[in-house]
Amino acid sequence: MTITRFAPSPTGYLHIGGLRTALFNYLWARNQNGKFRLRIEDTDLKRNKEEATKAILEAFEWVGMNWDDEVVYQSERFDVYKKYVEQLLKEGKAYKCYLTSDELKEYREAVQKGLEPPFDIRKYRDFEGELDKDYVIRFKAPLEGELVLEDGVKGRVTHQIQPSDDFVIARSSGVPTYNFVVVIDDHEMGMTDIIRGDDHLTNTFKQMLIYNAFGWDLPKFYHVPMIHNEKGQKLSKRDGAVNVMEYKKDGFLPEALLNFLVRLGWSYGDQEIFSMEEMIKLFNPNDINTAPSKYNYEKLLWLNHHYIKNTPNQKLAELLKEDFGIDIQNHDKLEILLDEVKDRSQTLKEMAEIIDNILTPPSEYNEKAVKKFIKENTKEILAKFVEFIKDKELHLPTDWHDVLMEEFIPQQGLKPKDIMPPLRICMNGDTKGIDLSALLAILGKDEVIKRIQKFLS
RNA sequence: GGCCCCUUCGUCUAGCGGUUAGGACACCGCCCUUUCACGGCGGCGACACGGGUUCGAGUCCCGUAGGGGUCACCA
Repeated sequence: MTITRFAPSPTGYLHIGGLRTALFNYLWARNQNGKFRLRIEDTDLKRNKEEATKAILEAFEWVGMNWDDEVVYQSERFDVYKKYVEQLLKEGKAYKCYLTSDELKEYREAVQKGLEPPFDIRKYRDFEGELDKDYVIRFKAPLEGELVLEDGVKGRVTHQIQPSDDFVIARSSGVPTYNFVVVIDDHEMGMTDIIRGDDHLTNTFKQMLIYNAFGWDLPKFYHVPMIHNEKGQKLSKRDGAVNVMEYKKDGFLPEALLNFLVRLGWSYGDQEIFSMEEMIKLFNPNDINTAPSKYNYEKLLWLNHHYIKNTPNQKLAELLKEDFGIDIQNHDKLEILLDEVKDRSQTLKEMAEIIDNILTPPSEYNEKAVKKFIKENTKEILAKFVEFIKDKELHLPTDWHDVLMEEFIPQQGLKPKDIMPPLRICMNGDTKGIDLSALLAILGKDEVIKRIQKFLS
């Protein structure tokens, strides 16, 4: 059975790069009728936040990605890791390293500047006996050789073993490190396919060494290229709206966000729109691209607009109430209103603003519009119109359309622009907006008259 | 700097030795329309560069350039 996972560290919210990785793993597991599991990588107790874990799970809930089995917390598994560290120690596959943190700092700085290392990091590799000072435990990698990874995305990638492959597997506090526990957990959780960002590519070789040391089978790896920011760099928390839950606040639909993300680095011919069912059916990690992609907000907006237009009005009304405090669920012209507003909103937030603008009487009138359309006889015409409709039954947009176009305008010898733009100004303060007949129908005759009279006074 | 990865329109991408290099977003124009949108039609616009291999290269190989990732007692 195919088992995949998403394994975030709870240092903050879930960001969209992580969500895409999770989505790929989720889709592949569902495609294969396998399992998709969640693991919280909280071995670094200093940085671990309970709140962050909650936020991550909340984001999963919002987008509707459900996971299988219990969530695994690494912080609850220290005993397990300890056992494996001791095993390696006993088998001579790991060793105590007494290098001080100052020495290591010096080493690190030199290496990152591109200088020759000041000493051999493997100094204590063959050291016999014990020293009475703090130590970390390092993995004893082979001294030379080549590792070959058959990556599902990148193809064959090779790595020459180097001194730094003697990496720390347990801190002086005894807490094991990432590259070690990942292997233990992935193995014990039965992972068969690991889809993750290609920033992990170098980690993978360290992890392969651990798999080898325990004699475990390697899962299939897929290293997916990063999502880049505008500057072409790895997306980071400084890059604006990367928190998944921000999208909810901004009025995005989760299906739009997922559809957007699945097309970053993956495609199926020319198809742009994918329902969750289609994604599950069509997704295959072998089809993931090799090149990084850039985040394209305009396309997300387009997709969101598409999904808004295809969402039932009752559902939209629900979301508008929950997320934006716009309560129109019991409005008698709900369908007309939302049909009109949907076409001109890319987000729920925009919908909320437009609806609010329609339903709230104008507090001011656009100066330019007034100057252009309100002539000396306009007020007279509007007053006549009020009289004209006073005793009529007007409900649907077609009623309003007819009373204007078939009756009032021809009978008064007017042109449409003598009355229609002014009516808009009376209703909403401006000449732009939804279809006028629809607008009048939504507001209803009493409100229409009220707003005209307000303007006249 | 070492190691590794990457390179088709501005952006997301199709392409898997022979294509007028296709689609989508954005942008521009036209049509529809009593406004604004929606929608329809059309336009602009790309194989980083240089060598090979081949009858033939966006597709294969090698360089160059550019970009990115990574080198922690973080994950």
